[in-house]
Amino acid sequence: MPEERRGPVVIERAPGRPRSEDARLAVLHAVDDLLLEVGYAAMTMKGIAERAGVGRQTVYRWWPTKAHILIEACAADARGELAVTPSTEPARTVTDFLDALSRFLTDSPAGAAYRALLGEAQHDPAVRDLMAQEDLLAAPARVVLDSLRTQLAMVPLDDEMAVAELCGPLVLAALSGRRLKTDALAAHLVHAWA
Amino acid sequence: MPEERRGPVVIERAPGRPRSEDARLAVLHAVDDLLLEVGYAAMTMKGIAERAGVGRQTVYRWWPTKAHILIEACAADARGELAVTPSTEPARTVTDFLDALSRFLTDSPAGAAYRALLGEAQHDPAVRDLMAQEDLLAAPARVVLDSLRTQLAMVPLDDEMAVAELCGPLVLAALSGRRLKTDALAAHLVHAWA
Amino acid sequence: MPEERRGPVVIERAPGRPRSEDARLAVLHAVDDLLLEVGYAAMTMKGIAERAGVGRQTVYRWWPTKAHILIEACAADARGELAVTPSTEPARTVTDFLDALSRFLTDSPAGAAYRALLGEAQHDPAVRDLMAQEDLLAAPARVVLDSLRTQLAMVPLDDEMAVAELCGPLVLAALSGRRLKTDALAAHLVHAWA
Amino acid sequence: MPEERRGPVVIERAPGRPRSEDARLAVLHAVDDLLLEVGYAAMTMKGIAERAGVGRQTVYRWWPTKAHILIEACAADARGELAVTPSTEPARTVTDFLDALSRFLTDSPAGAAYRALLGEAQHDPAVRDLMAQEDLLAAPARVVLDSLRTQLAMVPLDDEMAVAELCGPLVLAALSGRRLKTDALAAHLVHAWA
DNA sequence: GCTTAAGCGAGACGGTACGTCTGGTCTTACT
DNA sequence: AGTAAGACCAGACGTACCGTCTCGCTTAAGC
Repeated sequence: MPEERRGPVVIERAPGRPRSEDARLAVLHAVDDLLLEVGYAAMTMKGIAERAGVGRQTVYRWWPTKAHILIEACAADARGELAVTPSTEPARTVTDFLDALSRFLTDSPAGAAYRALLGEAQHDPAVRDLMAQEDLLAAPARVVLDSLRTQLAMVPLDDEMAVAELCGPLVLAALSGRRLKTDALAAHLVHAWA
Repeated sequence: MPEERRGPVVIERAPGRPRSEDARLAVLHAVDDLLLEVGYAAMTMKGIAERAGVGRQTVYRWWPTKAHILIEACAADARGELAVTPSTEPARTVTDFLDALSRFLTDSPAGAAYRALLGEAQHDPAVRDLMAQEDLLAAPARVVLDSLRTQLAMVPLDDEMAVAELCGPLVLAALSGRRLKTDALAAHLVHAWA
Repeated sequence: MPEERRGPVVIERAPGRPRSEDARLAVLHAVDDLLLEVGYAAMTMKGIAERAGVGRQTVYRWWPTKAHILIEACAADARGELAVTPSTEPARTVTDFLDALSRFLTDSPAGAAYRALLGEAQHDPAVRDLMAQEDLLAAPARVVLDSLRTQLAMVPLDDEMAVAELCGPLVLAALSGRRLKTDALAAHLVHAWA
Repeated sequence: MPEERRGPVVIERAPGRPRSEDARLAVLHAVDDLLLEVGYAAMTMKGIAERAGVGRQTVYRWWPTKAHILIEACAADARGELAVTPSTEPARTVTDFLDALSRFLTDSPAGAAYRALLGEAQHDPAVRDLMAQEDLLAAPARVVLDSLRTQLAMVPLDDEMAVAELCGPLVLAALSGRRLKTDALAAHLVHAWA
């Protein structure tokens, strides 16, 4: 093949100065900070750039929207906070997950971002699509469900419905500024599905 | 003395020209229209005032925020769309309500406003309080629950939890741009609670 | 003629409640006060009405413009401050007048109002007409001129020109925020005219 | 070392995009036009920006006030219109200047702006300072005076007083909407000063 | 002594300019 | 070609004042 003339493994690389990973990280950290300090609504692209010590254009080069930055800044945190190790006791597995979910939604900065993004998604289709393809709740929820299915004789139940039943009540409560008792909720769910 | 005929009720009336109900209604209608035409995000106080043929100050005199106008513009619609007459069959009552809720959240303009407001509440405490005190979902949901309680031997269940379990799954699905099969969901709920 | 049936001198009087002189005076005093406290520019019709404890409409009923109120509020003061009693010494008469004029323009509240009105007249023809017909400087200046003419053999000199030569230098200086030595100026004028 | 070739003059240059001279000129031209079309009073910052096809912020970046724009827009015109070349005949020099001044004050757009600014200066100290430091009348007037002093044995006369005597009468007349016969005025002045 | 009519204080009305802010783009010099 | 900086146009923000209008009340004159 003529490829070998090129020499060994040439990394394809754009001409010009490469994008600065430093700038990208500075932005993500600035967003993290600002989310805590001023909240989602008061966060502006201008403010983010200034806080990060970065040009405004640079922010726009990497992310088209405030929402896109946030989703990237929070996805990792969210996955961490929602990961549960299945217990041998099905009800326990569910309770653990619901506890983690409740803390995430109510207390965690990442959860605050998630709630804000859920709101933003209601009037910005681009955010809605982004949230759908990066569904932060569904993935960890499915881990719980799979664990249950190996231990329980469960009623037929498609994943979408199950995720909604599992996460919906806590999400609605959190959005309304309330908390729920997770053990009672877990009991109901296991009872309904068994 | 004949004074006693008047009774103690003196209607207190502010001095000066009274507020114009016409102007108030014009704004509410303008908001209704704009919600359909341009959506929540693109709706501005300036645009509302212009569309209503009303001074900007007049809008601010009645409502402090876009959210406050919307909540007033939609509350009545919401109550109408979510009212269900309890059936003799408990599962049927639940399904009817879930159907209404699903249509409200997904198809109705009032529902779109509700979703937008839920988002707004996440970064504006004033809106959150307003939503909490005017809870559009809880009231109709409680009608369903009360009906169930007269027909079924239900597990102990506080209202807050019940409302969350009843509405939460559909709300989460709607916020994520999905729909659920309401009959399956109804079956699970009745099963869990009976 | 049948007119005599009406009887002698019938004061024509409009039906309804007569205008309140109290309100009128309250406005004039409010204007006086506000001119000192906040100055001409920061004085608004709304502020005047509130300060006078009077309805906004009442102000507009008596005067069409802020300028009209001011001219009425200051004309009397101005006439008083600019009145000079001719001396037997022509140069003295002129100096006395110029001193009064200088104090009026630079130190007196009425003078500040006059300067402001002179400015307003530049972009409001109504004010210009008002100022022309109520010329506050010309009348006292003419007293000085008439006195001079009886004592001196003066060059032919129409009043308009004389008033301009007499008052113009001080006015220009005052508008520019400067003062002039009035005795030197008086000497020049007497020299020029004799 | 070869550094000395560069010389010590380092042009200090702000970072970022430089201010656009195009925008600045567009504003000045818009102000010129608007002054003729709608006059000083009806000219608004908003209107200027729109007419210039320029952002509102850009206008505020260059000038803090409508008055500042106008003074810059008119200063050049004023200097041109008031420049006189001294004649060999002193009275002629004065008459020429007074003619130019009269035309400027009464007929020229720049003069209209000057009159408006003189008014504005009466209630805005910032404008007063600006007018004082950019005194449009004094500079050309001094040219006339200097010429006279070389040709005539003049009475002792400080510049401030001379400028006031020279320009004051015409200014007062113009502010009151009148004109004066400049030749008579010139005769008086020369007579007074010689 | 009732009616009529205008004036009164108060304050809401539709407009519109204010000066500030952010959004998203563009133009610099530097790396 | 990417970067920090910052100016660019556009337009919404909430406030202030404009001059007008609508309230309920008061004050006169005329019937």
